Amino acid sequence: MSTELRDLMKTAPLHQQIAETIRGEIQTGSLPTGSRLPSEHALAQRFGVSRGTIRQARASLRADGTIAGSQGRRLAVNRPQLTQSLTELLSFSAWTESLGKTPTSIVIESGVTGADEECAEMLELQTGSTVFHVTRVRLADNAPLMIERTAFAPVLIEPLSTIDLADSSIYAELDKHGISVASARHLLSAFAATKVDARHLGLTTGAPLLRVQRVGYSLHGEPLEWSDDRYRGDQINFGIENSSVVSGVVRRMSNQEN
Amino acid sequence: MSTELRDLMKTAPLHQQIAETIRGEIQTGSLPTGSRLPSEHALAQRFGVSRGTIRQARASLRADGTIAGSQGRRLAVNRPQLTQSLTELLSFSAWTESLGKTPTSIVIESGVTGADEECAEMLELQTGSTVFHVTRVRLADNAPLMIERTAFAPVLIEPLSTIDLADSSIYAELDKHGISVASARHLLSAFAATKVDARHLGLTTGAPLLRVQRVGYSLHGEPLEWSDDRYRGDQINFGIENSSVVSGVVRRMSNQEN
DNA sequence: GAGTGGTCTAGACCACTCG
DNA sequence: GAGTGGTCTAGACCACTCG
Repeated sequence: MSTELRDLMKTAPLHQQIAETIRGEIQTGSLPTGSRLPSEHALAQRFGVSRGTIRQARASLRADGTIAGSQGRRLAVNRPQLTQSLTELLSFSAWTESLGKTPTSIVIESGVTGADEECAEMLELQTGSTVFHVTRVRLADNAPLMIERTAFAPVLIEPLSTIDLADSSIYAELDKHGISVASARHLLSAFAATKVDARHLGLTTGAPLLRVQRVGYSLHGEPLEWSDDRYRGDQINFGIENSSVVSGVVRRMSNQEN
Repeated sequence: MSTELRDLMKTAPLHQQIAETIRGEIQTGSLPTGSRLPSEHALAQRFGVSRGTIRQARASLRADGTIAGSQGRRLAVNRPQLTQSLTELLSFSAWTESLGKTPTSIVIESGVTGADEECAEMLELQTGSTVFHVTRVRLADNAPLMIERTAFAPVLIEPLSTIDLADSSIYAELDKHGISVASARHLLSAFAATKVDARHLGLTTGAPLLRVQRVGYSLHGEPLEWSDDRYRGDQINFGIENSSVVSGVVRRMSNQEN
């Protein structure tokens, strides 16, 4: 029944605590990469729980790629993964801070405008609908890394009007209003810097930029924001980790034919 | 006990069949985006299985982001996702074919060479170890899309020597030898075309390319291949889908400082 | 053939949501 | 307070792996 464990940390469910414990053992090296995990039976005895609970814990470790295996064989510990929370991926501020650098912004332009065709399609609005538009240069330790052009859905105009766009994380501020981006779609491509891009990023026109176009959605699937972010190609890259189990990435051809 | 279902397709486990059935209903629109799924109890009755089996089916639908929800509320159907299997992501041939186009290759160079420092590190070898190197231009319907420089681990030299590199999918061929890439790491960046890149892709020097550096690993975590793929920036982009649950993507800064 | 993970059941209790 | 999903148990059978 594992009363000891249950008493220690009452909040989290058992299977989650067990998953965390195993994750910890992998991180400290007691379970090195390539080694095999104890059997489900052994783990069930060790933690004093049923096999079902162990399987739940292992499901979460499999889902994030920490372990892998197949029927009849003991599960193996994988290489450590490089993953980042969605918040860090979306928020330049959160990401920069997680690297120990100071994020700043220069607001080039902001205000309410009518949505152009592309923006309207992405935000699932009528062309010309009122959106809140912001163009910012984002810097880490005062070095310009990215230029960001974002349009926010009409429902966000009200809360956004009270935010200081220059130095705060928009996501952190929206969070306080109970609004958060639960999922997103990103489109990565290579792009030649325009004159404007180049000037703001300290590059020459035509320099290669990594372009990330993205739509952020609420928990209910409503589009909240549409953004065109252009990163200095010489400074930023994106890492993607896939296993044959989990794969959320797609290579696509641009639609300039047929 | 659901003998009908079990008899219909004996191979796949019940929970997988149920997940597929629900996926189908979402795709055909009987369960539209935003609608709520029937309760676990109702589904258990409908399919004649226990609640545990339904929960297994739903776990797989949650894992790939098809549905989402929280305790006490009925689960909601998400927007359709764009995902691609790892095979399609790795294999230019498989991907091109899935788009109804004909993949071809022009082999620029191939043969056994010594691994340079970067290659050796990626494949976890000693610098100078013998690897099999291939440089190919990849075309879809005769249009050049990508130039690919791949180094294969020593264990693959033997099987690769029998393959016709010009027109076959290396992955499909290796599969026949029982070798497959089970997971991979990708690094995406923007890159200015070199003179060589430009000539082979029909671009001007300095044109923006989408560069994908990747390492492919076997099921046991051994590196099998290291590749530097450069896509025409005007033709190819990568789509990434994330939810706050699953996220395998990371933004990184290049390591040209401290 | 022993061990192991994959599947499935039937039932219990709890926390949360909703009207 | 009824409905719903989250957690957990105890036990069963099966397919696969390994020596």
